[in-house]
Amino acid sequence: MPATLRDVAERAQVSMRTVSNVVSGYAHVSERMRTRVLAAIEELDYRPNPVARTLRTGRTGMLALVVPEIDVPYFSELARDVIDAAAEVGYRVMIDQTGHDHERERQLLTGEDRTMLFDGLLFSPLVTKSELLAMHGSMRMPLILLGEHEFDGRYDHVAIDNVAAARDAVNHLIAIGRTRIAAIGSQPLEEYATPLQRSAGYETALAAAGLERRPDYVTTAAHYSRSDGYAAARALLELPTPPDAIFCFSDLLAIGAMRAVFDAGLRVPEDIAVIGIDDVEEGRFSRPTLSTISLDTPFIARESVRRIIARIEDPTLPATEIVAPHRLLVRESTRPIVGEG
Amino acid sequence: MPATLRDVAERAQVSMRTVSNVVSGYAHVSERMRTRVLAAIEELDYRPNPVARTLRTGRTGMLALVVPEIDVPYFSELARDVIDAAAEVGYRVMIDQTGHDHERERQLLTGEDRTMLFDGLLFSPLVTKSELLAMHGSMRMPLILLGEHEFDGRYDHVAIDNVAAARDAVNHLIAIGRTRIAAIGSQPLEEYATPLQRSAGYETALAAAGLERRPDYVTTAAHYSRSDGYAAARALLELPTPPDAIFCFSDLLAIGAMRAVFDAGLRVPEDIAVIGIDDVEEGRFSRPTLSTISLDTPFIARESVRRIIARIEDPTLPATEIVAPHRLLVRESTRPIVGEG
DNA sequence: TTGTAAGCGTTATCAG
DNA sequence: CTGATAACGCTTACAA
Repeated sequence: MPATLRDVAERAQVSMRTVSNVVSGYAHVSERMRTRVLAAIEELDYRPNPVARTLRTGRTGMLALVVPEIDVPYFSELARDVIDAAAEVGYRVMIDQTGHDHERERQLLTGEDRTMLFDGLLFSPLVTKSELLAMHGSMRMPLILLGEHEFDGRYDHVAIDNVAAARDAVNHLIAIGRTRIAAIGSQPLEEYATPLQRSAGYETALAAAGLERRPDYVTTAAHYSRSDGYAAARALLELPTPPDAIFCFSDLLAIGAMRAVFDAGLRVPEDIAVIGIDDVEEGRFSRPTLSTISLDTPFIARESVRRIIARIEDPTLPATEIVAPHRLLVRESTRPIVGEG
Repeated sequence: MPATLRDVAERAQVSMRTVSNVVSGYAHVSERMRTRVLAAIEELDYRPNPVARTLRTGRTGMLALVVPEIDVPYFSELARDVIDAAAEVGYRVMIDQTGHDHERERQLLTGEDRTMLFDGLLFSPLVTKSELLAMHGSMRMPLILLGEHEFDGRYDHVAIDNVAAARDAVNHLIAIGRTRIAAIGSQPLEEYATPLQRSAGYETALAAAGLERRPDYVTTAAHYSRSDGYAAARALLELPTPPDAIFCFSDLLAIGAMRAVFDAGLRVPEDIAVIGIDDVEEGRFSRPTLSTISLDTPFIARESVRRIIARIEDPTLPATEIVAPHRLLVRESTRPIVGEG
C-alpha cells in the first residue's frame, strides 16, 4: 500500500498542509519543518499521487498528439520534436494514431472518448475543415491544428504555406529544364486541404512557366506511403509520353517513386528528376539523395506547444495562424546533369 | 462549466448512483430510469470526468512506452504496433524518449517523476541490467522490458534471441562466400546487453566457420543511426584489408554503411555485402534493398501489452521471458552475384 | 508559518 | 433496482 500525504503528516507530526507545501516546493516553510517532513517522506518512500493532484488542479500535464500514422517518418520526427518541446515546459505527450480512420478522429474531436487524460490536443487531421468545425463544436478541449493551412479564425493553426511550398518545388524542376512534370499525391476521393493546396501550387507553377497541365500527369495516392509512390510512378512511366520529372507531395512517395524509376531501368535524375516534401532523414541517405522542401519541424513543434499551453491557460485567446518556414533543399535527385541540358 | 454527475442526477431527478450506473453501462437499471438519465445527459452535454474516475478506480487506462528515440524507424514502427495493440484492449499509450539520457531513464524507473499518469511501463532501456535492478527497486509500477534478452527472473522480458539473430545474419554472409566480415554496432564505452549479445553471436558464427576474428573489423556506433553507420563503414573501408561484408546491428546503421560504400566508389553487394537487423520499411525500398533479420514487431507489441495488463491486474505474477521470433530476409544487399563465387 | 477542513467528480458500500 | 454517503489523495481558502 503506497503511503499517502496523510501518512507522511502523521509520521512527521505535522499537518497535511505542511507536507503539501514541502512537496510542492512552496516557499514559506521553516527549515525545521522541511527536514522533518523530508525525513518522513524518505522513510515512507512517499510519492505524490498524480491523479489526485490532477483532480484537484484540473491539469494533467499531458498533451495528446494525434497523427494518422506514427511510423510515417515525418510524423515520428514531428513527434520527437513535440515530445522534446513539451518536456521543456513540463508536459508529457500521449500519442494516438487515427490510421486514416475518420471515426477515430471524430471520437477524439468530439470528446466522445472517455479516457481523455490530457489538457490539450495537437491534431494533424485527415478530415476536411467543415467536418472538423461540426465535430469539435461542443468540445472545450483546447485544440491546435497541425499541417492544415486553411485558416478560418476558429482554430489555432500551425502549418507551412502549402501552396508556396509546392510552387517552390515545381519551380525548381522547371529551373533545371524539365518540362514534363508529373505530380503524385492528390487524393482519390475526398477533398483534403493539404493535397488540394499542393495541387494548386503545382498548377500555379506550371501555368506561370507556360507549361501545359496534363491531367494524366496528376496521380493520386491514398496514404503518402512508399508503396503508393511506387505504384503511382509506375503508372506514370507507362504513359505514352512519360514525365521527365515527378513532384511528390511527400518524401515517402518520392522514395517509392524513385524505386519505381530504377525498376523500370531508368535513372534519377538523368531520365527523371524527383522531388518530395518533408525533408525526412531517410532522404538524406537514399540513393540518390532526395531533393525536397524542408519543413521546420522543430519550429512547428515548439510553436504548437507554446500555443496550446497558452490556450490551456487562457481558453478565451483568439485563434491565430502560425505559418512555419519552409525551404528548398537541392540534392542529387534533381541535380542538373553536367553536359546535359 | 462542464456538467457533472450531480448535475445530471438533479436534472433527471435520480440519484448519482443511478446516473453512474447508466454511464458505466451497469446492467441492472430499469428502462424508464435509463432513458430519463440519457435524456438529461444529452441535454447537459455531460461527459464523465476521466480523472475523477481514475482517482476512484486507480486505473488511468494509459501505458507508457519509453524508447531512446521515437524517430528511429524501429521504435516508431514498434510504437505503431504498441498503440494499436493497446487500443484493442482499451488502453492509450504515452510515449517518452530518453534521448540516450541515463538520468531521464532513472527518473522514469524510480518513479521520481511526479507526472506518471499511467498504469504500466513498457521500457526499451539503454541501462544495463544491474543498474536497472537497483533503480526500479522501490517502485511498484508494473514494468516490461523490451529488447533486453538477459532474463534473470525479476522482470518480464519481451525480446528476440539476440545471439541467435546475430549468428543467423553472419552465417548468411558466410554462406554467400564472404570471409572478411566486419561488424558495426558494438558500444564504445558502456556495456549494454543487446550489443554485447549481438557481438557474441557474430563471434560465435565466425568461430564456427573457422574464420579469424579481427579486432579492427569490430567497430563501435554510439547511436545506431544512419550517420554512425556511415562513419563506421568509412573507417572500415580505409583499412589496409577492407572487409567484403558488413554485419550491422541495426538497419539504420546498414543504410548509412551502404551509403559510405557507394561514396567510396564501391558496390553493394558486389564489393561489400551488407546486412542489418530490424526489418524497417526503409530497407525494403533502399537501393539495393537491404537484407536483414526481421523482428516480429506486432508479436512483440501484442505480447508486451498482454503481459503488462496481466501484471497490472495481478502484480504478484511471476516474471516471464517471452522470446519473439526472428527470421532472415535475404534481399539485394547480400544477393549472391551471378557468375561470381 | 502552520493547521483545519472543504471540496475536485467519480465509484462503491450499505441500506432500503 | 435505487438512494444517501463515504471514500480516492490531493490542493487551497480560511483560520489561527
